[in-house]
Amino acid sequence: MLSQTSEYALRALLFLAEQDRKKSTGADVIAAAVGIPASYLAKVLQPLVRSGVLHSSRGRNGGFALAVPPSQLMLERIIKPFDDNSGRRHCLLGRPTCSDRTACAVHLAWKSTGERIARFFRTTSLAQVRGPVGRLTLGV
Amino acid sequence: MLSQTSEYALRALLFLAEQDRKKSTGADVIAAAVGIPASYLAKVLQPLVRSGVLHSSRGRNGGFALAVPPSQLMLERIIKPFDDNSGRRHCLLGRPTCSDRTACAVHLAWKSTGERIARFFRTTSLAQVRGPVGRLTLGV
DNA sequence: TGAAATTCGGACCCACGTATCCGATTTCAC
DNA sequence: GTGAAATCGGATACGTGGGTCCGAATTTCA
Repeated sequence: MLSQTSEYALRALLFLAEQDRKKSTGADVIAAAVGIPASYLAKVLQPLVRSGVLHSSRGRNGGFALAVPPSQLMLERIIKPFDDNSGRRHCLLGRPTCSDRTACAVHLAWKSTGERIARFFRTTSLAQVRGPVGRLTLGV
Repeated sequence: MLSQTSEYALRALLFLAEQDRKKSTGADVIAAAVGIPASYLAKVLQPLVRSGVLHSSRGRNGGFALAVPPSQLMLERIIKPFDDNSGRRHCLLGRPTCSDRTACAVHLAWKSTGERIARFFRTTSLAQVRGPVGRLTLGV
């Protein structure tokens, strides 16, 4: 459903949403907490810094922090740099252009389900996502 | 959403559903019709022969044909040999086990959407999928 | 001012899905 | 029967995402 990299990004930000936004959290701390190879995490978070979702600070006590309140941060914005097949997810047959006018064979049947998926990522915020589980149950 | 291979399988079977089920259609004919590399198509359809969805005949005038009426052939059965992450699609964070009892962080928020996707593939038949478009508009 | 901590960015490696090719095997037509 | 046509099945190449590593740049603390 999501690429491995998007999954990592989502898990990392879920963790960051629980931390104090004033302080930045080191990459190794995040990696250990959510079960991501530490050497890979920097590569994952970097695009999110560029897109303005995260704020990163260098030097001692540096690290990453959310640049946006979790209640205003939609999931779509988190996964966009990685799964930017957002245009591809809407057509089951993977056609670049597939609309009501230029429909593929399965367009009509798939339409409502595809729209529902898109709506989920577009309208669900990081803050809404935290389930009733007390302690976050992330991957593994 | 679907792997490339699943996509190919779906397109090929959509084409076969339009053909006479009594006759078998050559792999090269199918490949040309739906825009799949001919040399790859055999490898794609082979697992579906083994799983009983297709019937293949060798020799002159051989080829592939549906072994199941399109109205009874659910999409899930077509993509299962390729995307058997059916167990992975239900959990956004990719946890192998993720149920109401052992929920991941996003379980509650994702649940209804994930179930809807699963239901689509489980209950939609090949026959239902053909849209109002007269001539099948497949890939490309 | 220097040393330590930390991100940044690129070079590199690996696995797997995708794709190609070719010989072996089977079947039909004559 | 014999030969042509076709699938089958495995060996092999390719490309991209996933993952590691290391040096450069930057900031803080002593």
